[in-house]
Amino acid sequence: MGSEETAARSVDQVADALREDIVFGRLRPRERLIEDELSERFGTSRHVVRAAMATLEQLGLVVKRPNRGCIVKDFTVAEVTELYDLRGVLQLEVARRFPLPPPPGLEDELRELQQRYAQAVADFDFRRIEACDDAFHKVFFRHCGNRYIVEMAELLWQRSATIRTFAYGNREVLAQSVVEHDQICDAIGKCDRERFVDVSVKHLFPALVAFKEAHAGRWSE
Amino acid sequence: MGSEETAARSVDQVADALREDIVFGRLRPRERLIEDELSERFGTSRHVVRAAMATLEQLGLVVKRPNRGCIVKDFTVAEVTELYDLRGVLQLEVARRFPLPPPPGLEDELRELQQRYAQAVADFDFRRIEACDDAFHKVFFRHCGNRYIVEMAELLWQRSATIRTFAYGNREVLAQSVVEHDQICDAIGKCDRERFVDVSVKHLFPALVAFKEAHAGRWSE
DNA sequence: CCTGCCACAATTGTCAACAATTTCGTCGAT
DNA sequence: ATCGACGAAATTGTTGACAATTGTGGCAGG
Repeated sequence: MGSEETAARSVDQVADALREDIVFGRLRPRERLIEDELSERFGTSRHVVRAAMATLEQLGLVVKRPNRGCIVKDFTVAEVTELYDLRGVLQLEVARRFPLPPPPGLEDELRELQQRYAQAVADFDFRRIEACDDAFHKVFFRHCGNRYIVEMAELLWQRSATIRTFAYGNREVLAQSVVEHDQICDAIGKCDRERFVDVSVKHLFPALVAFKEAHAGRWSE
Repeated sequence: MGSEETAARSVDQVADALREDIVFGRLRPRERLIEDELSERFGTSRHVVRAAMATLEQLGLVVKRPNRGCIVKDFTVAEVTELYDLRGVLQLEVARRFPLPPPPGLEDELRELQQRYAQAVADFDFRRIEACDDAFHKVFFRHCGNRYIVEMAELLWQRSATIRTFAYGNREVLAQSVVEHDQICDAIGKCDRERFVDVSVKHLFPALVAFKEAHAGRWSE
């Protein structure tokens, strides 16, 4: 299966590899994570796998049931809706607190990230799309002036990683997100707070819509 | 040292005991948590202590430095201010979403909790004060209709546990908090959303003020 | 043929020992 | 006397093995 990293040693490396496997769909929702298998795959002991799973549980990517092991988190539509509801609340705060005009050089940095994002979308390269999107949004989180809001926003960003892939898989939605990133950059350039807040909050929800559509006809929720 | 529980077995029990020790000040900020000592104290192996510390780190009660062990989290004034800033944001959401009129029986439940809280304050019994305060506030969290807001509000509630003790230690502040709980109950009884929101958000901050006063003349922040 | 019980397999939870790292005291040189 | 290097003690990180729990298939009884 997927990525046979030569010999990851630390807990964080294992956790990160598993995080990638989950985010990019190599591990599917409800799939079991068996400690023995993983410890063999990563060439480490079960203990580090255990610790890594604790980390992933905190990130909300897996669910641990006592004495029954771990499975990849499978979101219901209700959960995702509530998750994005909260993300909206936080994004509103983040956007309201972003410094306008932005610190020197920040706008250029954003534009460059935006350009790389657009290129990644054009190439339809999931990994780069995810990386650029990640970097772009974390810029805003990190300038909100409150470390706990930063932490929460980044945590929820992680938790919604598997949901965003429903957007990454659709070229139309992706194209629209590039447009929205542009609009966000423009609003910053013009110091238009109102527009910036509006666009950056609304920018969250296409991914939610894509998820809901993908789950439209499911029996068991 | 404090509570010598006979034989705590699970990780959660150890984590909870340590949580209590930290919240009630038996373990002071910056104090080291040494795995060997704790494993001996709890009569368990170092692994469960390790896992418990991971839990506590997630709750934000301890800080783990690689290869250098754990210390009890020592908040700076800036951190506490930001923490309460975010708690304010969330409490606003929680209060806005609380169902008014409340579900049948809930008002009575709150009144009873409130009464027990008042009694605990009158007895100046820290443990009961903390327990009642905890139960009272979690009622609101759990009725906001969004499980992620619940989770985050409870997480921040835990994180601010050591800060609240600065309020618990002051009889005037405590008396005021009883009054505020009453006002909250009244606002609910009258279905006065505006007042309910206002009081329940403002209710957070006396603890912050108490903390700031206690740290007023400190050299190293 | 279906239902409940029992033994076996798969998997997680726990423990004690070993290796690697950091911390702290001591000694010697300047 | 102060500073830096060295070495021992303290502490964390990692490993393999064992115990406890849960899931599963077969078998007897209705």
